[in-house]
Amino acid sequence: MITIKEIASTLGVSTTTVSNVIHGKTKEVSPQTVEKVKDYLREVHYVPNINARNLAQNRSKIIGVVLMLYAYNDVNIFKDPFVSELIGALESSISDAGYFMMLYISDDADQVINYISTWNVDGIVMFAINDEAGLKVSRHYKKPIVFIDSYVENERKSRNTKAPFVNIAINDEEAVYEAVQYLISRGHKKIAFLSRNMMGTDKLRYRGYLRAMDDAGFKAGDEDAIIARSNNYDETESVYEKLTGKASRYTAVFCCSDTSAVLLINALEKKGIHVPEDISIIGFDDNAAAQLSRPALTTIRQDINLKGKKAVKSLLSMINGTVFTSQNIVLGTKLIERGSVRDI
Amino acid sequence: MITIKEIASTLGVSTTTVSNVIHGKTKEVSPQTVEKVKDYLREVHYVPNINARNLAQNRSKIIGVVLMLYAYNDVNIFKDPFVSELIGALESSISDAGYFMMLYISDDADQVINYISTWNVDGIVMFAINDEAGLKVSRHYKKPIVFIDSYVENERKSRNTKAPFVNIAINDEEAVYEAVQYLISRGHKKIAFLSRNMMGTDKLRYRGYLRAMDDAGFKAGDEDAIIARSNNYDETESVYEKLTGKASRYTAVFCCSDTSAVLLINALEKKGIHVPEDISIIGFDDNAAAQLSRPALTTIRQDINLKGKKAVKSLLSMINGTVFTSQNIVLGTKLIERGSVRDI
DNA sequence: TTGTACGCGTTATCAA
DNA sequence: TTGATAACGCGTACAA
Repeated sequence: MITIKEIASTLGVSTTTVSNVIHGKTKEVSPQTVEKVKDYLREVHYVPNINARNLAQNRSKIIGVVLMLYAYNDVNIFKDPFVSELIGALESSISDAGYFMMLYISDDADQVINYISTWNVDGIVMFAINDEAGLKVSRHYKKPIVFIDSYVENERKSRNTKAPFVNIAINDEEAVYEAVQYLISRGHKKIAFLSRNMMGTDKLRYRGYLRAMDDAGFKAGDEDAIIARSNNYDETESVYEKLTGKASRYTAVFCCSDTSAVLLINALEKKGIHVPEDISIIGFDDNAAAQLSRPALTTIRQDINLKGKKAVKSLLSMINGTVFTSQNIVLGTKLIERGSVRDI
Repeated sequence: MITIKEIASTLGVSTTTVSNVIHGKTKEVSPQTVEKVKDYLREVHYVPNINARNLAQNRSKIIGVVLMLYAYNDVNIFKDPFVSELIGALESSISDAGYFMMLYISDDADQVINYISTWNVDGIVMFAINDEAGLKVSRHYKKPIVFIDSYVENERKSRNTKAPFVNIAINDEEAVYEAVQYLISRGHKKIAFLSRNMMGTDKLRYRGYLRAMDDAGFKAGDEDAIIARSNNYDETESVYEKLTGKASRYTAVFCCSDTSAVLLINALEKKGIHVPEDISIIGFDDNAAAQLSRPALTTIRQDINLKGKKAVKSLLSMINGTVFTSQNIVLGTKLIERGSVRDI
């Protein structure tokens, strides 16, 4: 790797001059030297050493994308289409802005804090399902943070946090409220709620479900109604098989993700229970599987790409000094009617 | 951020001593000082500045994961389950080894070379569908490279390359040969080949298809037989719709991915053409969609997780100085019989 | 056993 | 308009 110092000496100028040319501070340098240096830089394919630059400027040009997931143990989380698509959106926004994306996955707040400070990361995007962990990180990090789908309560945030932050989310509770209302309007009364756990977004969505059922005067399933407690994609099939028994006591099931909806449909079909003839299903996300499922899924669409783009945009404006009072950005959702719900 | 220098001065020792303790070179330090320093390090939560460390040691602890994809323009490549799962496998192997993963996506070899040298990345894993681009990078990079599914021909590689490298792949040609033979053994004679393009693995797979058809004395589709030329996941549906016409002239279709198989099945079903009654379909990968598809997909299973793990393992042993003569590692595949193929 | 001093590549300050 | 020179934080050869 060729260095500024080498260039300076072979060109008979100082490192300062070379550096100035590199950074376009050309009004402080004579046109001839500018040309001379520029030509030579191109000739030798000069590439700055970013470590040295970061050291001198006390920054990193790295945006850390941190995934802190509940019970992340040996599961390939990228099998989750939601996570994958989000990462993809983040990557493109980050590199478009001239930053670099470093991915870090851990469910241990201390490890995350460690990572952040070693690399002197300029900002982080955190996808943290566990509020406590997210809070702990934000207490120890003085630079900008964007949370995605992390429902740390507002007061606690502002009280305990050193850094500016924003939280990007969708109107989870309201979206589910409307979805359940939709089912009710179609004549359903016995409606189940299917989630993978009761943390983060799922908790909020459960509230929406509860409220809709309450408002209609129907009996809601309790927190243990239908939960597919499995983070292992390889054993999901058996998990869902067991759920079919519970599910068939209802006329409709709201599912917290399209993935779980499709898994449930498949398990049901294997037992001869047909969707939507015997039971109606509604999903969440509107990912590729929703369109390809048979029947095609009626589901709630959220714009994952937008989520990622907004996250990076907010982060960058914080990095660039636009002061933020900590805020929540709430994105909309939309019910997409397809073929998995029928009137009864 | 607290520095070694500060620690040294408040403790009344030299930076060397602190550094030695940090690196466990304790036999050169008295037990008391070791304890004193260790305690203090813990107390102040010392975290090394990795930029400074890298600068001093001329390394980075970064493994670059580089995605160079044919016609990558504004497409969220993470929607491809193959890519996502691979990234996930790479991430966990990399962080297990104490390295950090930096993701870089570009189809421009010069940009990639630039990226690699600015960050002084210790090694790269390249998923490059375009041979030329991969070659160009390897010519300019003197550190270890692992290619995944990049079928740069061997001779050219060893002649033009400065760095040690390994290529990790599966027996694409053979796998498809067997799959087509399987279709033939089930009575099929008019068999089509469906791919997204004719680059990289698809090219090899096409060879396997051709050979199997030739050996059986059947007429193969030409290179333009059935190709779903679309990298945009949002317009795929219409692309596949157009393909149904071609496809229905065959009794079986070999598809280069489960994703394309499922898309095709859906498009066919919409036109009232049933799988496997009217036409048999065979996929590739055995991802989640294969099991959930109806009918469940008969497909060729490859172990993506293993691919990722082997890639990182090879890379690390190169980084750690185990000298490699450039080599190919070929992983096996397995035909999984499900319900999308019938006898005729 | 401990400490001094220099180098890593870059940027920034200040003087010439 | 240009150029020394210090500083960033760490590792290490060498000296004490």
